[in-house]
Amino acid sequence: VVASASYEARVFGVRSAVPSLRARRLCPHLIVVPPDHRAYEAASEEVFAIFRRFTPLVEGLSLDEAFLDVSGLRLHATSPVAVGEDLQRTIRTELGLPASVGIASTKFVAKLASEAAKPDGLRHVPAGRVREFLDPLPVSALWGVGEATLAALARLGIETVADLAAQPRPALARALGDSLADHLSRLAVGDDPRPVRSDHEVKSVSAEETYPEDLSTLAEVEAALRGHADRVGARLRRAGLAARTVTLKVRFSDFTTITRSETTAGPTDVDIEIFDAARRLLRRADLAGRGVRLVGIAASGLSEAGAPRQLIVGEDERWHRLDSAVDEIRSRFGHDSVVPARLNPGRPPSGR
DNA sequence: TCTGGGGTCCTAGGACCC
DNA sequence: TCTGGGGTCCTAGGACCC
Repeated sequence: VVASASYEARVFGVRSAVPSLRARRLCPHLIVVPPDHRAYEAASEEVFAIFRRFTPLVEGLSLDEAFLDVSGLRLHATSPVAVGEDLQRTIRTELGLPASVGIASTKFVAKLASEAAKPDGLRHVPAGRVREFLDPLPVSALWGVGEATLAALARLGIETVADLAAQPRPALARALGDSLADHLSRLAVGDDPRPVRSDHEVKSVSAEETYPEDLSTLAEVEAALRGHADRVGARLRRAGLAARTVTLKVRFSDFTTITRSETTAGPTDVDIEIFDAARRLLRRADLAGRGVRLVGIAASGLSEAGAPRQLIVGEDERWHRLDSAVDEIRSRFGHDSVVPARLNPGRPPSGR
């Protein structure tokens, strides 16, 4: 599916999440470029480094978006707009990248302002003009209103943010539940008390893959899981984290998706332990001969790997040392320089 | 038109504890 | 034989975001 579309392609209806077949039908002369995540990450780091030159209060939202709390700069800068322009100019001259800037007194209005500023613009919504800015927007513009919520709101005849602001609370709560109703009716009038948080912690690490052909045997599924367990384990170790909970995700050919999870006393960052947990969960999942389109592994319940950990009976420290050695070899000779026996096509799939 | 991969947050039920 | 109230943790699923 399309991860991102240029403005030229968007004219044809090609945008994020559109399946590539459909995208080519919509725009036969479409130019498709495979993603290059390393390049994006490298660029992201440079942009974020510039952000932090402006303020330490940077809350990353994704690779290419962040909230900056610049209220502390008030004494030094002539205006919020001047800060935004300076930021935009710095990114352009130092990195050659365009950036859109939204300025407001709350996070979600700033986010919407930056949407309105795209591409490569700047939009300031002063505190006194927030309602004026929000009212005509479609409710789908609000952060947190997706397909399901949009449909529920449409049933109440709510289309714009102004409609939402005018809606009596009880009816909204019946349709959406107390929590979401409360949240959205606050946003509708520009009320968003959430501060910019720079202390973000990673909550989970996962790896999954959708296969072009359904996996049909247990051996195939296990081989896929071995690869995922390796990736999750390596990323945990790189981040210095260990996980207490392992979650298996299976999507069948009819797109139904199940998850099974297991929580243990001792956090782990060991590939083989993550793999063994996933295998136990797989046994519980009961594939019943159904074709498997996707499998994935997620690790959560994270803590610092150096933290005191419960010793498990039968635990073998050598696996941990093995993983560290493999990490080291791969960092020098590439990922494919060492593979688990069961992923080596030249060998029978009996090894671990 | 069949629908990626990496995440976060919420809900609801059940087990368990005091 | 019927059974409180408060709390935490775990599990499964789903909505949503980029």
